[in-house]
Amino acid sequence: MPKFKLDETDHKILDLLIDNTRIPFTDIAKKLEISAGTIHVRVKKMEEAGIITGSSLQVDYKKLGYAFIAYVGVFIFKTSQTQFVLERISEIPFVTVAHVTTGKFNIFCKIRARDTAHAKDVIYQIDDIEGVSRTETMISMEESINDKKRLLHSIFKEI
Amino acid sequence: MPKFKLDETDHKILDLLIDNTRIPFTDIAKKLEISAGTIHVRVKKMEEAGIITGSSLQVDYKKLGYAFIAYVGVFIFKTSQTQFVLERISEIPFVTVAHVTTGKFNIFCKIRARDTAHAKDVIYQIDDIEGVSRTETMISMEESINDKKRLLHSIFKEI
DNA sequence: GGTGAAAGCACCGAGTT
DNA sequence: AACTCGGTGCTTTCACC
Repeated sequence: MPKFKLDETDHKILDLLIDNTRIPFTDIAKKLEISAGTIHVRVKKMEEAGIITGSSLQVDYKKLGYAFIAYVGVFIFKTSQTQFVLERISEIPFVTVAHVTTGKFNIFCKIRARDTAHAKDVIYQIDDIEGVSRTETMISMEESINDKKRLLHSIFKEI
Repeated sequence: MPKFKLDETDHKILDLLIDNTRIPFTDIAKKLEISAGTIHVRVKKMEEAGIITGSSLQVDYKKLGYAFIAYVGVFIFKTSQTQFVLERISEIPFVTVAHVTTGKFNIFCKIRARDTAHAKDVIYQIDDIEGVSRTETMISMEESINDKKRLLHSIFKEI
């Protein structure tokens, strides 16, 4: 893997864009005291290198009536069925992420739902998949940080 | 909580913006066959209503050398210490999310690291927090979907 | 790799229906 | 609510350093 080399200026650009993709390049240019054209070229390069893969809107799902978050650990009868089950789980609406994991569970996923009744429906769909022996649910009662900016800072301190 | 009412047009706008925040409003306008000014007004309203809370850049952390993802379940001696431990965990670099949960664990978090050695450092920092009795780590070996667009579609089908 | 200017667009508020 | 329109400001390219 040919690692793309980012310099201090790229770090600063990413830092400004990471939690506000709509900040004008002219504003970034003023802050970094370089020209807007340069910002444009550098961002484009980072996109081409695959460092920047896209942008996404942050939506408040609570406001849409979807305040419920849970993590579901999935046990599978035979590990050879893992891939099959992973694909089925990934197709279920309201499952937002799924991982094959080492440790307690074979598969581990996150769900977002309206309420407990709705979550139950989703979990039952997981339980119903062929090859799943049982599931274990952890309901999120409080979410703390979820800060991309901080992660990026930690990474930039190291590289 | 006064729920904000989104109509079909708002759905379509969010659908286009959710995975491309830099799409010009004029492009959205063309696709939906309404004026760009209207797109502008509607987006602003959704921002004011707190439905849209911001935007973020998607960065490929693998390309930056941070390919390791694990989930860590945390056991705490006394549940009264939960809040304290949650705050300490949230301060640790490379912990990306933390939840207070029901079920097996008291706290549940996600970490992003360079490799296993680096992850070990992070997990030891969690273990060292006063009040933590032990942790259980699940290493992600494969991540499947993580698709905001799909979640949004599922929600729009219901509301 | 950076600049600065110019052309082309997009944004966004005001006024209108 | 939605439209049009115009001033302002942003993006993007390019010749030049």
